[in-house]
Amino acid sequence: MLHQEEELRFCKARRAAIQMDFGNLNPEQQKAALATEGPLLLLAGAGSGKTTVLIHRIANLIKYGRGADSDEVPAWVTGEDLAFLEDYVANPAPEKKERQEKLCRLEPAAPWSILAITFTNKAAGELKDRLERMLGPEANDVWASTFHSACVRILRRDIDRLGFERSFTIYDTADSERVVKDIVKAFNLDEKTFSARTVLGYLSRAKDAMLSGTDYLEQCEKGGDFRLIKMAKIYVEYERRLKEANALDFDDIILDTVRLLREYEEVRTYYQRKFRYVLIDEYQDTNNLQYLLASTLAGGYENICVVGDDDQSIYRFRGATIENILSFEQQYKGARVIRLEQNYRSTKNILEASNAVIKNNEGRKGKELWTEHDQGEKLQCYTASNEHEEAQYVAAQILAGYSAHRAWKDHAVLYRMNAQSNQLEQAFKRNGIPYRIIGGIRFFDRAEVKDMVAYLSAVNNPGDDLRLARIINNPPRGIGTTTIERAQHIAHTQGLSLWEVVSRPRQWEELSKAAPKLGQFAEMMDELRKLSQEMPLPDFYEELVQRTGYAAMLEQKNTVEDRTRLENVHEVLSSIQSYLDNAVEEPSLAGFLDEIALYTDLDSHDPNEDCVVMMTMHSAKGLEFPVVFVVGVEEGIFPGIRAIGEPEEMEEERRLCYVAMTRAKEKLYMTCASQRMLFGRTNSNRPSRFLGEIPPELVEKSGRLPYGERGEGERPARRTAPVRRTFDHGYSMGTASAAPAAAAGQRAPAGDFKVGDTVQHKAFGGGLITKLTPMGGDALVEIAFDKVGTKKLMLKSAAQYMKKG
DNA sequence: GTTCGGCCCCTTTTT
DNA sequence: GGGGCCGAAC
Repeated sequence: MLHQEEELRFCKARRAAIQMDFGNLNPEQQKAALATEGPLLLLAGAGSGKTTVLIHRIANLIKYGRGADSDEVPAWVTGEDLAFLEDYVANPAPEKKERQEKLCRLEPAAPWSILAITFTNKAAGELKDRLERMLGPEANDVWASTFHSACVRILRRDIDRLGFERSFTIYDTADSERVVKDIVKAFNLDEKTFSARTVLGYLSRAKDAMLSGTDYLEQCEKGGDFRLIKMAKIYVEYERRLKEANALDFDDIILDTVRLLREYEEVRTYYQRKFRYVLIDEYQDTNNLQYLLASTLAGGYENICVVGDDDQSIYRFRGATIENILSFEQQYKGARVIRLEQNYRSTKNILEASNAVIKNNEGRKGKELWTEHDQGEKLQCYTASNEHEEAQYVAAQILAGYSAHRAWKDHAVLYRMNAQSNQLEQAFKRNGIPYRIIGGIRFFDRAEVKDMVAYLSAVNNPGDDLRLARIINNPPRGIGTTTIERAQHIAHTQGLSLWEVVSRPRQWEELSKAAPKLGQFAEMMDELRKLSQEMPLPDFYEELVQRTGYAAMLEQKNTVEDRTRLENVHEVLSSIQSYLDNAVEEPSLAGFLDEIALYTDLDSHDPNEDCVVMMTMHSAKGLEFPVVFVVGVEEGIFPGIRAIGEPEEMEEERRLCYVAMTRAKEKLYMTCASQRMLFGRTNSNRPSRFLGEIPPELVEKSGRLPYGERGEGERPARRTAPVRRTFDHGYSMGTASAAPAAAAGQRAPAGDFKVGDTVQHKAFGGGLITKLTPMGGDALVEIAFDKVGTKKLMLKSAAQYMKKG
């Protein structure tokens, strides 16, 4: 036994000794790795080494438990131990390590008692890999996963309590949309006011508020809003159908887990005891449900560590609330807060530029990243005349980089929306640049792959009406829409699943004509189900491809597309194989289906493959590249048209810009085009306000018409200029409220045009103003020109080239 | 029942 | 520019 004074010394030495294991971390990072007990808010700026901290923190938990964060001294510690440890701190040596570790250990955490939630499966995988390298195979027992996969794991164990079968199916967004569309049709509602996306948005919000269909209906009926009541009725029916199909959508996965934990004490207690330490990454992107889930799971020990950066919150549109991170300290009184503000990723110029942009946001906790890195190169801002040229510029810069010393994979191109990738792709193809697109149409979104997955789902879960309907006549088996509709009708009215009807067609008059064909189909499915029990998954899959006649159908058609489709169908086998190779638990068909349901394209990205990577700015979160191109930095695109005039949306766009810029380590390009064809329409966009927010001294401008210069000039004969290249590029006008009048001062007033005016435009000739939408300090005019058709122009810039009459 | 062509719509970001 | 949906033709 030690005296009190000795105990204090022991704890101090213990902490110091443990800390020495983390000597490669900076002091703040060390604090974060060692503050194991109680609630902790870790505000980690972009590139501040957050993942490294998380890994070391987990390593610390497993190795030393709460040794670094406790004033408890085990009774067996002797004075000699104390002396040893103090000596170790002063003179560490390898041969002392073993005893040091033994002395510093205080209830080390079992790997399975640590829950680490990350944003993507890929991040979870990386976490595991790095842990494994550090700690060996036991690291595999750490629960490192996304919210969704963790919840699925929990639900597979106990969802039967909520009245679902454990073999439940996961519906992806497309599936959910299908269900909603069917309901809207069945209810005879207008498909525009009740578009699947809109409806699902409402359902999602209702679920986030933990409202069931009936709860929501009740609430809407009180409000008396006709449209909302319909919405709630759709929800009730949607809920019913998914239950019937034994299916859960993405929101349900979280919601039902929260329900399960709340309603069943044994389940709750089980997990609360199990998870001694809970870590949540990307906390700024969690929604209310995820917050509830996290705090419930951590409710036992309250050792909850959340990591996030309010400036990088970019998922508001899907219910993420920055409030979670802003109010963490209120939720958990006595929570510790640690800020990581040193950036290890980017050059000074990149960092200063990013800081300057994000500073324009109001609702932030406020922080300024700094770095010890050099100033680095200036940002390159290029203005192209159109999206074509923009893409060519990017390609040329990459080629130049490659022939200098860079690898292809050092370059990333980031855009606001997937639709922008097309031109870039073509430019890369033309120039022989290897590239890879992340996102967009995922492998598992391809029709033929979905078909195969639908077969597998239908085999796995006979109640899955949606998937069954998809494949029942695919390949064609002479089971037409009339038959299917009849069967669905019977199923609905009698409370049966579609399968139950289809497999016993003779019970119903209406189906007698189709009965033989249905019978054949049902027989095939029964056989497949039997085979799925008996055969290894890969063999079974091949059998399925053959027996369903799907392969035969494609082989027979044998067009170029069908060959690709067939390849894709076979390619599913590789996914199955890689699932088997990596499966943590006993592999099964159900397990495979889970994995692909929660799989994103990003997860498949192999950072070692030497390719230029293209993706949306959203997908780029958490990644870094030596050279980054942010393209399409134009008003109306980035920030998107929907954000203009909406302060909150605008702040989110700005955060997205911050995220995009801070991906770059060495070199950052930002490009815009004065004209852009998007969705089959040509628009003229001014350079984004975000460009205007970057201090000019950090930037090198280039391009045919560098932004910030006047296009008209005194020399009309810039040879490259097409007639229409006469639009305004005074980007100061981009700033929403302040500048428009000033910038427009020196030119024709934009004032007195209105809808119905006929105008004469220098380039486009005569036309009629059909629409005028105020926008920022400017307005979007739609003019139906006599000769060149309807065009959308920004009024301020158009005004100088046209007059009334 | 199936297939094909045209029309119409829509265009943010994702687990 | 592209995908989904509908109606018409085979």
